[in-house]
Amino acid sequence: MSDRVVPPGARRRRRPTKQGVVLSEELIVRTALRLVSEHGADALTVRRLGVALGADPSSLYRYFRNADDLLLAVADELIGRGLRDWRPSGHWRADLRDLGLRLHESALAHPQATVLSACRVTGRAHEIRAVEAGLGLLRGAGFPDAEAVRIYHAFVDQALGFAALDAANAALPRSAHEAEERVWNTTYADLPEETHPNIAATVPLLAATMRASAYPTALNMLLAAAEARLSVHTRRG
Amino acid sequence: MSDRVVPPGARRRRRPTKQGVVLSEELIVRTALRLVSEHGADALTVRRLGVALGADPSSLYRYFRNADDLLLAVADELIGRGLRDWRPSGHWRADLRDLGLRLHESALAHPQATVLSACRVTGRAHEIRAVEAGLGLLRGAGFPDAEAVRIYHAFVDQALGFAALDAANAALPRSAHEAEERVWNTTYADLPEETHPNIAATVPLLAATMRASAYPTALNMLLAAAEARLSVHTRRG
DNA sequence: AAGCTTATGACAACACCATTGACCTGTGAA
DNA sequence: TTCACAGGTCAATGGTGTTGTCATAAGCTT
Repeated sequence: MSDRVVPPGARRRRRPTKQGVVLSEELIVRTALRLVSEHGADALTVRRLGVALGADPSSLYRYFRNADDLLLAVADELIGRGLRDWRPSGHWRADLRDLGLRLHESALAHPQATVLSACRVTGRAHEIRAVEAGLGLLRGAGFPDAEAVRIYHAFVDQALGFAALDAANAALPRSAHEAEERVWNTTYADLPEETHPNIAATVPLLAATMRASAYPTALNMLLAAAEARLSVHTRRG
Repeated sequence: MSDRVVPPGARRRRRPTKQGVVLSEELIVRTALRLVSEHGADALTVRRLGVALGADPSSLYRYFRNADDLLLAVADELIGRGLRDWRPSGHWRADLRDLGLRLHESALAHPQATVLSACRVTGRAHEIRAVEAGLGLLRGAGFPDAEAVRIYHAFVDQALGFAALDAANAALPRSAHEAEERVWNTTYADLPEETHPNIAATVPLLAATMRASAYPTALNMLLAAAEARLSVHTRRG
């Protein structure tokens, strides 16, 4: 039943639930975000969200077409939060770095939503703002259009890719994390030096490094490579 | 019941199912991969896999601890296929580039499976081989251990991140792709130069570039940055 | 060849999930 | 004051992963 959903503006009657809560799209999204960040990834189900709101689960279908629709609304809210107070300083490399880290960070704050939505091109306001800003930084720095576009593409997809990867990791249940820890501390740690010399030589470093996100490293390397290319262009032009 | 699973080597009695199929870890993984690539990511459920195999769903728990364990096996199989005929040539940068492109490509060959598994540390044979190979290339090139590990981490997560992103994109239904095309050709193309000068100036380039994967570009930039750092170390050492 | 053990497949049940058709009730405009 | 209907609720459906229990045939021993 898709016509159960009333468009946001057209809603008029604010009838409270049995438990006295007045529902709204905004309240539902906020509660969903709270649920995820307080009780982990698995907590976001229609039923639990209903309980958290003090409403019957099926009430949510008056506001969202289905669970995926709800998740997209949550994701959209996230993009907004990530961009909220980003302001360019005038140094393209630092600004691009800041932009990437912010997007990555706000995605990671709510992994469950990011996992399901990182790959979609929305064409919505926040996304457009990010594209314009990123391109502006690169063209302003002196990159020719074609190269600015290529580098921007690599930049933004790298940010999204790492966000998806790290978010998926953060969204795993505790048991999966413990299992992963065990894999590093036993499976990899026990490999003999004869057959796996490189792993054996670096296993403590490996276990420690792999725990955190590699995004800052990868981002710095991408920006370093970009700067190196830029100097070629500016010498030429 | 975790002791239902018999380790791969110790399996002796090959009793056929009611429908005459002789199960094996390998057959199950292959069937799962086929199921996913033929009918999409949602088709991979224990029950459907049972039907596809001609066995009771619960039989699978003799081979895998749970559904997640099975998924990890599928992921490792993908890594194995990507690695299958990779041979190092002795030039670390070219070899690492080749390794990255192969992993990315084999992941994209089964987008739905990649979406589900790209983010996981499997600790299985193929993954271990890839880690050993990648680390070996970097250490052999002259990077100090700590830096080799850091760069390897960035390298492999970049490959996985792009794989996840591009796979998610490839897995979208045709309608979603057409919608995306429309976003570039209308939403972005119609933005006025006054408010969005950078998008307006590059829209044809944008639309063309965004269609393909940015992974080769990003990979090249990462390797260029790595090489630049290496020259610092070798000058010092 | 017969018998025994036990690995392994099958069955049935459980708890949880998203979703929806039908019903009921209070809101808010007339 | 009325009363249409938006919106909350109930109950049911068919899906999911998972496990306790049982049955049986594979492959060892004799």
